[in-house]
Amino acid sequence: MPVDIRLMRYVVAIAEEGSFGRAAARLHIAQPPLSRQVGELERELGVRLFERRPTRLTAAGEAFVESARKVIADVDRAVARTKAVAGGAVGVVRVGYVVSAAYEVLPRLQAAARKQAPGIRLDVTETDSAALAQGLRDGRYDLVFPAVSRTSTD
Amino acid sequence: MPVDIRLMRYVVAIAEEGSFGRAAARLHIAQPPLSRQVGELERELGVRLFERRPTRLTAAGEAFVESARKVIADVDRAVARTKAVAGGAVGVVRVGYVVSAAYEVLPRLQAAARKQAPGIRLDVTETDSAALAQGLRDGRYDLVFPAVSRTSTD
DNA sequence: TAAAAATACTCCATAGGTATTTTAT
DNA sequence: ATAAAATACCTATGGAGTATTTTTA
Repeated sequence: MPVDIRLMRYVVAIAEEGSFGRAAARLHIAQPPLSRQVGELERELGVRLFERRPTRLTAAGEAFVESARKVIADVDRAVARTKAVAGGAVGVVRVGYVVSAAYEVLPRLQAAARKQAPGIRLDVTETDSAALAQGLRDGRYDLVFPAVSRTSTD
Repeated sequence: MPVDIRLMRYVVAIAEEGSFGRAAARLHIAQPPLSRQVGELERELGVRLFERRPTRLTAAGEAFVESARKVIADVDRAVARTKAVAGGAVGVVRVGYVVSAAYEVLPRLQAAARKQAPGIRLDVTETDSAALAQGLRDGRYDLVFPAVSRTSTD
């Protein structure tokens, strides 16, 4: 069984839900196949990723999840980038920002990008600062505007 | 059809072999399934990755291959890292080197690592300078010792 | 004893194989 | 004309479902 992205998504889901059953629901599959798939992955790796009852990541499992998040983000990025190139753009910058950046900072960025780099597409996503920090680490964003008490550019 | 690692390996193989038939042989599958899989991936992405007869990457295909190489390397790294953590190590450094480094440089690195960082495992691979350069770019190695005319540390 | 994961089995979706046709040089 | 990819059809591996048992908190 080659380690593929599907298995990585499964392990990440279990880690985030803290339960095989809830993860299965989120993944829209039944619990038994999920248990089996993860069990086979663990046999394949020769490493236990979770302790059971209660479900809890092992140290190795934490390492796997951290890597898996990055791989999943990279795959999504690969798809986005491929489509962008086909569409004539030469690159994509995935921008994350908090609401407070939506009225001043972001429009200025977009105007500048449109003028100075017409081949670059901006994929913008609004979320909170914690998600931005995690997303930046995971490679889900290329550029983030997290909360600041006051901008110094006024 | 979710974009998975298998498909990425297929596309990379075709790009490297410059031919569906030769790539199929290298992947140990027949040519028709390979053509079909790539065709379905192209439909899924809405993007042509190869021109046919002669087989040649499109611009979008090049972007995809570049991303795919990184993802594949990251998956391999994830597996290595997970096993290493399970084995009690806190990290792995994948070292590539040319034969000429095997007698002086590499043993010294290993001795130093054993003494100063017992939790770190070295995964060493011997190959040639060109492969080292490519591997470093692809993330297959963390540290390389390519050919040098003479070391300055003697 | 009750909730959650593991087994046992069944089914079917799809990755892969073989035979053949199409296409571009 | 010929070599390489596409198409058509078939097979079978393994991913997912249902029913049930095991585990431990």
